[in-house]
Amino acid sequence: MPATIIDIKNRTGLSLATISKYLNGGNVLPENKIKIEMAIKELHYEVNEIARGLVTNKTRTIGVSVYSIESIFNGTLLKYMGDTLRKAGYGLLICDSNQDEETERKNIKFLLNKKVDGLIVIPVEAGNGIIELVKNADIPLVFLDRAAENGGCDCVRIDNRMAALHATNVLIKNGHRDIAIISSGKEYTGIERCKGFTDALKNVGVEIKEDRYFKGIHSIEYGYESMKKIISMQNRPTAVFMTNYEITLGAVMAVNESSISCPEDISMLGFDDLILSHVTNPAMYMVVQPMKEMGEKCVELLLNKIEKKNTDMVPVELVLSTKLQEGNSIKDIN
Amino acid sequence: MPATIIDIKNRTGLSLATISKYLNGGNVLPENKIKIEMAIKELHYEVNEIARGLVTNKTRTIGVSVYSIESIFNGTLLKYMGDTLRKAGYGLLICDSNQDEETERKNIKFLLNKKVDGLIVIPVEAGNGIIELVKNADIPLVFLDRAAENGGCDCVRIDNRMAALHATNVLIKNGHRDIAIISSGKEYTGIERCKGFTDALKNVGVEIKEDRYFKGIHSIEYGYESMKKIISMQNRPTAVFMTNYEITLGAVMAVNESSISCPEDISMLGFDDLILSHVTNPAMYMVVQPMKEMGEKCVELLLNKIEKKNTDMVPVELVLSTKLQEGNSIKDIN
DNA sequence: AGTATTTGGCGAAACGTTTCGCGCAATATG
DNA sequence: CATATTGCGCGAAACGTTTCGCCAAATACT
Repeated sequence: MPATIIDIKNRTGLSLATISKYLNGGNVLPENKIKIEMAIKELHYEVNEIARGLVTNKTRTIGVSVYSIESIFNGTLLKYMGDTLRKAGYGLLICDSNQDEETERKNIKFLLNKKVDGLIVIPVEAGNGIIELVKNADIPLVFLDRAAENGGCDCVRIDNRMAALHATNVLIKNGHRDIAIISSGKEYTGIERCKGFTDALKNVGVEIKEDRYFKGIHSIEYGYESMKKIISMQNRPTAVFMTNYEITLGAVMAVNESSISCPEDISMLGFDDLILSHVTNPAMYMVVQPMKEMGEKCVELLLNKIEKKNTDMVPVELVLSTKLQEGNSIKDIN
Repeated sequence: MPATIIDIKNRTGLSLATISKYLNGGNVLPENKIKIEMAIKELHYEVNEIARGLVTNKTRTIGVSVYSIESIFNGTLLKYMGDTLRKAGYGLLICDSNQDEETERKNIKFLLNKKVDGLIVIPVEAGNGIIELVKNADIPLVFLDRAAENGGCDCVRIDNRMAALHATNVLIKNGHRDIAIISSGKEYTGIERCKGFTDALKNVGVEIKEDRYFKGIHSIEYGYESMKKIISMQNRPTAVFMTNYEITLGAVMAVNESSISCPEDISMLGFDDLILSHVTNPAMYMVVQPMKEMGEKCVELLLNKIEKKNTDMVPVELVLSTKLQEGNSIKDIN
């Protein structure tokens, strides 16, 4: 039903090749240009991207696999990624892994089968298996937020270890020495942030007891349960560091439901999301990631690879810096 | 580089037609079936969906336009929609309108150009212009959450007016008569919820003064600013009804930053999102929408239309019911 | 002026599927 | 036993583009 390039051919008397050349920005005589443009307007012609894709082997679509689309964190990243991609004329095929690596594998296969031109993955854990999966599809792959552990692939992320170290230093400066950490224990960022936490305390000669480490999964529930346990400890730590958005959320819930209050009875330091820090009472002291930059840089990197502007094959690892959002959730106990 | 159906043909000696028949579930002799399956395995053959799409005029991809992908509300809907679609073998092409109708138009054109098999729209305002836009593409269109004002199209939503009425009744039952409402004034749901609010008060013979109506835009900022104004009123209302997630968030922020507290000085009733009600202190009393059902039903409806199981052309309007999530943000002033 | 180069245009092949219509053999029907 | 029906397979056309190689005309050089 919709007009095809053949209708344009019949209307203008020109050949398919010439019209195609026009459509792709080639040189065409001014008079022919006008003819084609008129025909296009009259027939409401639009290029059929599917047919084009078949011959060019490009779909102008990029695939995104995200560990959970429910999280504001990822929603915000997707927003910036989408904006940047749409400006470049690309579409965004999104799959939600729902925190499950098996689903993630299936989704990536699905995206490859859809012939996406490139792939951005915010992986459930470290993205090592994924590299293999994408290898023979021969399309660029960029990891976002969570990089593959053993490197060797393009990624955009923050320096998790240093960010955690600096954040922990704030607690230390406020006199805290007995600090608990609630973190995810399996995926890349959680592991790195744990290391940074330990580093900071080691730097001031403090060794943290094993029962202060809560290394579980990246979820509201885990944050909630862990904070409950911390609250009920007889020798409760003076402060808690929560290493991601969901865990922070859960921990805040637990404190709100309890009889203790922050920062009088316990100091809190969270991670991710500017909004949360305002909604909670008191305002949460937080580590904030440069979401906009992460989303944008990640897409730019991928598009460069796709359009072969970046010919060298060395993997690009873009490490962005974080900020500390001040709040009132930390008590000075010096 | 990847194997094609022609490689399978050469390997098995069968014709393209037969192999295609096998791939699409047609009847093939058992011995040939085995031959084909072996060839597929050995060559790692996978159907090229682009080529298939060119001839079938189907992409097994559906487009989603959402007014803001940053909102948890939409993220949650997208999650359930994505799950249901993936199970049916469909992909999800997502565009973010960023609260802008012009962007929304562009995005929908873009999605149509991508030849999606169907369209789900969570519109910026009422989706009236969108119907025109999609009409001659001849693909099914389902509105989610916010329906076109003058009906006549498929949609899945809640009964906004009744939900607001029931919610307001809770405030009334607790003795409140001077209630403010912060709502979006342009888009469908905000308008309906405002009506329900007015209905409930009229039912008990109360006429609300004009300065109690805050009809602005659906944003955190508007919720925040409006609540600030309410707080600083000399004749402050005893309760506030916030009619969506973002506005609720903003209002909570404003109260937290102020010197008054909830529910002692002001009662609050919010809308959307189970998590927020736990994070705030005190727990927010809220209207909760059946997100999972909304996302799933919406996809089911669309897929039925696409696969023509639903042959009758009457528009389906699916109205789901809401729940009230109890909290401690309402003071009984009877 | 004569040759070399550039410019714009064309026909045809290619991309990887599905599907239509036909034919043959095997089975079912009367 | 003759005829109708079914099951399975095949060749070829179609889907709507892009692109390759070639050609003619126009322009640029010496």
